[in-house]
Amino acid sequence: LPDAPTSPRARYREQVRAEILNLAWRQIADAGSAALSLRAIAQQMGMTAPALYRYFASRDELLTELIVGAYRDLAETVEQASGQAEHPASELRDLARVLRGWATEHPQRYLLLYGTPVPGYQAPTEATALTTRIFTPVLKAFNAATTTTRRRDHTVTRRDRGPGFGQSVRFWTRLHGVLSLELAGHFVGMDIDVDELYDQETQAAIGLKS
Amino acid sequence: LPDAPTSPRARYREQVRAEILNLAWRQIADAGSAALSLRAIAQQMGMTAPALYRYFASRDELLTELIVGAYRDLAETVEQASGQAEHPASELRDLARVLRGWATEHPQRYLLLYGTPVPGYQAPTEATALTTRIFTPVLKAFNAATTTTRRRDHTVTRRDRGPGFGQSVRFWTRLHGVLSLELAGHFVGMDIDVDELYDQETQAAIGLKS
DNA sequence: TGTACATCAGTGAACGCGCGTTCACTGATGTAC
DNA sequence: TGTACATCAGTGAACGCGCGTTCACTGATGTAC
Repeated sequence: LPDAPTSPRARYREQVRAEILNLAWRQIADAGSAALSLRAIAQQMGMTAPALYRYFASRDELLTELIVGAYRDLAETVEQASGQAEHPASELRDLARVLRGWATEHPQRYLLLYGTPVPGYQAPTEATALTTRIFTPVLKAFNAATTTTRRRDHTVTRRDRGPGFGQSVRFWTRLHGVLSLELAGHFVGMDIDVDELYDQETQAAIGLKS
Repeated sequence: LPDAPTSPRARYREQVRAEILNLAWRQIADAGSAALSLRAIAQQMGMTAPALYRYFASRDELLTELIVGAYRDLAETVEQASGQAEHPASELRDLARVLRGWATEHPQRYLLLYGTPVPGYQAPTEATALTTRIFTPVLKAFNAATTTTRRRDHTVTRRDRGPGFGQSVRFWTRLHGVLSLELAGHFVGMDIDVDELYDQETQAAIGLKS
């Protein structure tokens, strides 16, 4: 992270930037990324819309900043939960729990990253690196779990991606399957215990053999 | 289905209605449901926008018709693949295959039903009945598979929902996990063989014990 | 078969809305001598 | 310490856009006698 800004002006600038991002998140939380509006943000700040162009070059740049910020936040959250447990299995349990916590805390943030893509919007190149960072702890844990058995795991990928890759992908798709349907409200009225469902899927995914 | 319309006027009416729905789908396929625009549809038909109000009361009603139509189409597709196979396992394989075919054929149609919900839009009551219809064949197959073992399956739901319910839900979430990430483009650049991944998940879900 | 009337698809103008973005500007804050 | 200048946050007016929806209307198609 860069040093904290020194001059009063720079500090003020950072503060206003933060408030813009904050209000932008509130809009997205309310009505999804399509509702992101510079004019509405300016209004809520008691400013006029053109003033925001001192802080962001365009609406798209603001959206990019939000997305990258969300990726970064998830990456940090996941990394913090990594390397804490004694066994790969309990580590994976921790990672799954932390992921669901992050997702349910701000549903629209999760959906912004993994939901229906914004039409016409091109993900920034930075995103792929962050995706890797998020994926790595899971991969490491499965790697550790599979190395002992000395088996190869290349069924799910065209080239060999090392042990644990296939299981990691399936771990991810299973958790995402439950999460995305939950966040989109598709379990409502079906009398499903999502906690229990998520736990079952976590356990089953941890037990995957290559 | 109601009888085919008799009078020329009624036939013409049906034809125009169909063309509107058709163009609406094309818009959604291009840029998602947010891009659905009455004015754009009218323009493509060489008509003025107010003329569409002869056929649909509002934009929302048109969207509802599209959603219900998609649900109905999926229900029919799934039902056609149901009751064909000899064993529950091969039946479930068929259902999974048919689902993926339907989803990949028109990605935005699948995402319209199971992707990030349209903010502020309330799903029609008809939708829940259709969701049940779509879910039933899977439930039946798991039901048939589990009845022989005489075991109860109520871990995933608060009340007992009969044998096979939990497995059916997990069958659904796993396939959706792969499908939604695939359709949203999240496997791009990861060198994943999605066919293989989907098959693996299908097989694993079929093997679920209660 | 021909006339009078009813139905109804589609038009054109208009309303009011919100959006992103540009541009020349004012006035306050910071900097250099 | 005081003055002259540079920097820069924010304004206000405007542009051009597309949207859903309403309303009084025209003119063609269908129906009843």
